[in-house]
Amino acid sequence: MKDLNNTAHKILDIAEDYTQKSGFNAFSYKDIQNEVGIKTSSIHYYFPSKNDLAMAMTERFIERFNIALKEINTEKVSGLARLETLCNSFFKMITEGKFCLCGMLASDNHSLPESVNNKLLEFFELTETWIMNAIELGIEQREFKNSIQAKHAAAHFLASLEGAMLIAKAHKTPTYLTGVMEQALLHLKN
Amino acid sequence: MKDLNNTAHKILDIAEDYTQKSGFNAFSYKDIQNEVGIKTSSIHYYFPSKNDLAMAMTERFIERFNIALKEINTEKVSGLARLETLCNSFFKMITEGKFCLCGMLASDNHSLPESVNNKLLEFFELTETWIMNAIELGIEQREFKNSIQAKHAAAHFLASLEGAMLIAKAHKTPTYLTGVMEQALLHLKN
DNA sequence: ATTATTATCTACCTTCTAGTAGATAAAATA
DNA sequence: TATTTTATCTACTAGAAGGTAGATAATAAT
Repeated sequence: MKDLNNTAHKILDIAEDYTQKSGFNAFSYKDIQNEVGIKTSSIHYYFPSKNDLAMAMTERFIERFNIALKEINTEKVSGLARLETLCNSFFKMITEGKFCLCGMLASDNHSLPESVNNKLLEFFELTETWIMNAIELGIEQREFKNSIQAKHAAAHFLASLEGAMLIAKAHKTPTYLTGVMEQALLHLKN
Repeated sequence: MKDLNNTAHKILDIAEDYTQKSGFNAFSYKDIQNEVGIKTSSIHYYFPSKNDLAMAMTERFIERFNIALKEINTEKVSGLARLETLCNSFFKMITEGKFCLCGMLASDNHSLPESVNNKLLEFFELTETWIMNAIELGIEQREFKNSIQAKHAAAHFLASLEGAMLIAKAHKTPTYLTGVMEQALLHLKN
């Protein structure tokens, strides 16, 4: 991952932006060329095939996302506050016209290699586990109902967020997302 | 809608299948040619542009979906049973390797005209209202908690289903979906 | 019987896409 | 100093995509 230089990172930045806004098949090497200022052939030098680009982009995203989750854990000591912070980051994404990168790739699934799909699974499992831990913490702290089965509730919570983002995309306003997020948190609260 | 002949319907059948399985940009007129047995130029005769095809496909889907929802209402008189039936139809979709057509189109959003997006909104609102009515019925019948705010709960319910399907696509097994569906129903139950 | 419509075909066009080959210059290494 | 590696370029290819033009045959309407 860290063996990527500035140019490679810039390429990934643009690819990531396009993917989150419109999908992995919505841009070409030419689009990147126009934005980075190097020719498509030079982009092939860094990422020989578009699948290589997909893989590098996904790996970098997950690595950063994982760090961000850990940072939330050091900053917020309450389960509820942790989940709220996660929700806020999703909300911010939508206001920027973006979708969860891995959610988008999951829907572009068919045109991506198995290796990328495995990374997506890694992302969903990682995030679900993090949510589960936040819920367990919230239960201990009596913020959340102790009747909750943290593992199942976490899967439901994540699915709600991803689905709400999808529907919010059509609505073109982030308010839909806020409504669902509030509802998801309400289900957990005591 | 009903001014479509057999060939037009066959074209839409194939387009719908491709879209649900892989997305609207994952197939070309040539793919349809191979499956229907008429040349791409003849497909253009029915649907001059791919946007026209998208619109016709979406309209037909929503019309049929609406009928299916009404049928559930005549067959099932309990709110819970209605929601379970809806969940089952989503489950069936996933076992067939398909995604909700409108959910998929929502993620392909960027390459579709505004008119199709408006149809998607129609779909989400239609479905959400149907779910809301089922929840209200369930509350009256004391199957569901009467503390529930049907409108918000319906948005949450639909978002969970769409999101669970997205994540289930990556998992490549429908069990993920079942877990989330159970959890979504559990939140409503008394 | 003539005309218009429907449904199909062949042949073509333009643009885009991912990817390759090979030249070149600068920078790092031996 | 000589060589190798890095990073970029120009120029190209093969294929696919969406779409158009115009011919043709069958069917329906006047």
